[in-house]
Amino acid sequence: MSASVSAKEALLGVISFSPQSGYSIKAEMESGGVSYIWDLSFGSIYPRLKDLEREGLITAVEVRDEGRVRTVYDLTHQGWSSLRRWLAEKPSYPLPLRDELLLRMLFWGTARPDDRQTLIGHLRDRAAKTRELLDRLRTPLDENGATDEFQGLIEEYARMRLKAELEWIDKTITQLQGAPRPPLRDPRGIFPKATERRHAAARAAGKEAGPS
Amino acid sequence: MSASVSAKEALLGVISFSPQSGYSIKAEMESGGVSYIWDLSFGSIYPRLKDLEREGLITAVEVRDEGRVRTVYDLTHQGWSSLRRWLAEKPSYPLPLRDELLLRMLFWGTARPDDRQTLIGHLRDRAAKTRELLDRLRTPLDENGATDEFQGLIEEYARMRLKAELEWIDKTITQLQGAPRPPLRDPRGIFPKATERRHAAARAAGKEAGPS
DNA sequence: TCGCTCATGTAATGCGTTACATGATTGG
DNA sequence: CCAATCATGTAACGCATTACATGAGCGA
Repeated sequence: MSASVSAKEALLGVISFSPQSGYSIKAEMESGGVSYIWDLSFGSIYPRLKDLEREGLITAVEVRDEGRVRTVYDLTHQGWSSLRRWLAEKPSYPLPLRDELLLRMLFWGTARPDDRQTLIGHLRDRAAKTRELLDRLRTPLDENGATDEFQGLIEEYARMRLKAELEWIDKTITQLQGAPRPPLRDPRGIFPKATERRHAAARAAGKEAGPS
Repeated sequence: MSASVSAKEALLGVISFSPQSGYSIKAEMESGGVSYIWDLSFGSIYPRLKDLEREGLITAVEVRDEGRVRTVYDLTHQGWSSLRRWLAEKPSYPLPLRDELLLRMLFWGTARPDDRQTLIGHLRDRAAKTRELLDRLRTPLDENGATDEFQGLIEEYARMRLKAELEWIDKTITQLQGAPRPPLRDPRGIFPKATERRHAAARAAGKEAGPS
């Protein structure tokens, strides 16, 4: 139902800010406002730009700028309408928490029940990186960076999200430093069973290896 | 540096909860606790399970359960250790806001400056889906669902995130219903320039088409 | 018996990353 | 002059999705 994003839309969008080369698009993806929301590697940027040019959505101009030569792309009329149409399309709902740390945490109780320290380490690393991002958000690297009303709202969202995450991490670490707590709900006893299954698998493997 | 997730880890994790078939794994991915964090289609589940079996990380047992035949997988000792090792690996930091709605919003000012209503529609749709999720989180579909300490912490995180998102959407819609605001920062005047570029492209295209 | 859910699978396809290759320019 | 940055590109590869195919039980 709802449409997804291919690299092309992101490229059109970034170029809509100002005419740009593939190289500078990559820079924006790494440190500009887009960097919080999307990313692309050179391996997709350059071929996709060629595609967009062939499709007539952007035009290329070779620019000799202080010795250096860059290929600067700008939107054509078709490019602008294409971007406009895409913006109107219903965005697809994202996996709300797609996150490797949370995925690991989800399985922690079955596979690493007693090792709470490693998880605390993961959480601390996460908090450090998140704090970095928050700082960057407060004092953007790029003093030429522009922010319109919409981007301002997004920045507000980002600040809120990141701060909330830090608070949650704090509370979580505090709890993890305390004593392990029993399951909140376990009608079928799967958690004790998991422990048992793990032990059984270990015994079976030990037996198979045979007594040395 | 930090390792990423392939389907295999997620599969090992889900099986760690209890021995399962490919079909029931898919069900968990769609409505269980994992559904907030990860997803997989049949197209990856079945082939990956075969791989894991060949690698000796899981074992398959044909189960005749009330007429129906299912292939139930469980972790081997090697599967458990493999899962254990993966949990210890440092998770990679995710794009903090990877989100199609936010990506569109980022470009709104350059390409759809005056159409605030469509964006409000996007935001309302988002809020509706998010409210659904929040409800599901409060009253899980699966009455047999189990929640251990770690999963409880994740649920807390999810609740916090979703509630915060709803609040932000409310505030944002309110602001968008008001008058447009000028850019917060625009040292190089890129936003007025973008409007001008868009108009110029339209004029050029009109001219090219020729006067009718 | 007809359609739905359960259940498993495969082939084509899409899409993006990684790794590699190349070369000009600039600053120390 | 040498290393880093600017700048553009391509080929191989990984990995997951989509679409398709198949078949057995179940409930009306």
